[in-house]
Amino acid sequence: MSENAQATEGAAVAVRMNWGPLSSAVGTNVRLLRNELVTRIVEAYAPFDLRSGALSVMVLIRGNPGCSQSELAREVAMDDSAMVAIIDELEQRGLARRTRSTTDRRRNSLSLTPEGEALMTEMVGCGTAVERPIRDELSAAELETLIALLRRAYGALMAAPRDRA
Amino acid sequence: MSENAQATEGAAVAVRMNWGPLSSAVGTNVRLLRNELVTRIVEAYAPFDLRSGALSVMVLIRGNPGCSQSELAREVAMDDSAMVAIIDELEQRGLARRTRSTTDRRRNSLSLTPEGEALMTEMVGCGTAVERPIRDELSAAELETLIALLRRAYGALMAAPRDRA
DNA sequence: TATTGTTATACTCTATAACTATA
DNA sequence: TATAGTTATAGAGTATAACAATA
Repeated sequence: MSENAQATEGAAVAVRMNWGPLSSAVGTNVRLLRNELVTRIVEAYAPFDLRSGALSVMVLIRGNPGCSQSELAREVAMDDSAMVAIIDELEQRGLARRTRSTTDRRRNSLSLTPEGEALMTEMVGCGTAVERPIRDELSAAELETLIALLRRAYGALMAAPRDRA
Repeated sequence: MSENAQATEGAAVAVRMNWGPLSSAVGTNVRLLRNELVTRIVEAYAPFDLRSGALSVMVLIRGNPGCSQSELAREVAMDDSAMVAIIDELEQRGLARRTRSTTDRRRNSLSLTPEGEALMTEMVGCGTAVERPIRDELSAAELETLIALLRRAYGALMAAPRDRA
């Protein structure tokens, strides 16, 4: 069940280097995992030909009907100006719509088209497939624990003031 | 100890949006936490005026004496060409040295200078301070669990083949 | 006066290709 | 033939500033 499972698939994964004092840092371990995930996610989403944040945005529009571009930008921690390009793309592809809000005419009230909903569902499936090895490795309880701890860590960070000088 | 701690520090953190099917995805939660961590890390490291990967590289050189640039690049998942700029900077700042390997004259055998070791230690301290809110929120056992689960998830991903077509 | 959306711009990161010197 | 290091270059992502419309 163990015996060098890495070597079975082409180039053996090199033995990890020594990360010294960073080996038990949250940031290091989160970053390594995130980097490997995005590499695979980018690969999995390549056929859809959408830029990186597009799926998150579609999911958020779907889950928060009528939300604005600023709200989306805040949630995914990107600039308003960067969000414009993503919404442009989604709109041009017929996946989302901008509707002027009647109560606040500055806002674009965003929604998904049926095509957008369908594509979103398909892409979410691809994303889940990428995480498959993780879900195979961890028990259901462990996976739940991991998610819960990640959320608490994130919450703790967000609740803490950002300056320290 | 609770009672709306967010509101104390300027702009209250908005209520999180609904992430729908992505709310329990590993990738989403890892990404949100990682993004907030890097924002704060970049801020904390700004006074040192080194590019983003420099600390990781210093720590790895320190923990793996005589390692090569390629080995470092593989470990942090960046291109060899990108590593050149980092090592250039560290060398010009007197924080690291390149020494031609005698056994394989293609390799640069890397090492930290005493100045590099000192700066590394100082920066590691700053990085730890950034994670402080997390370590305050989680018990020692929970922190240990989080790190262990992140490592297992990463290991599972690395052991899995990357193509799937 | 502040906020939403927008454009333009610059800057950083990353990715690719080509080259050299070694192996 | 393959690998380590290097350079140059192009692309994507991100950040900043300015602006118009609206609150």
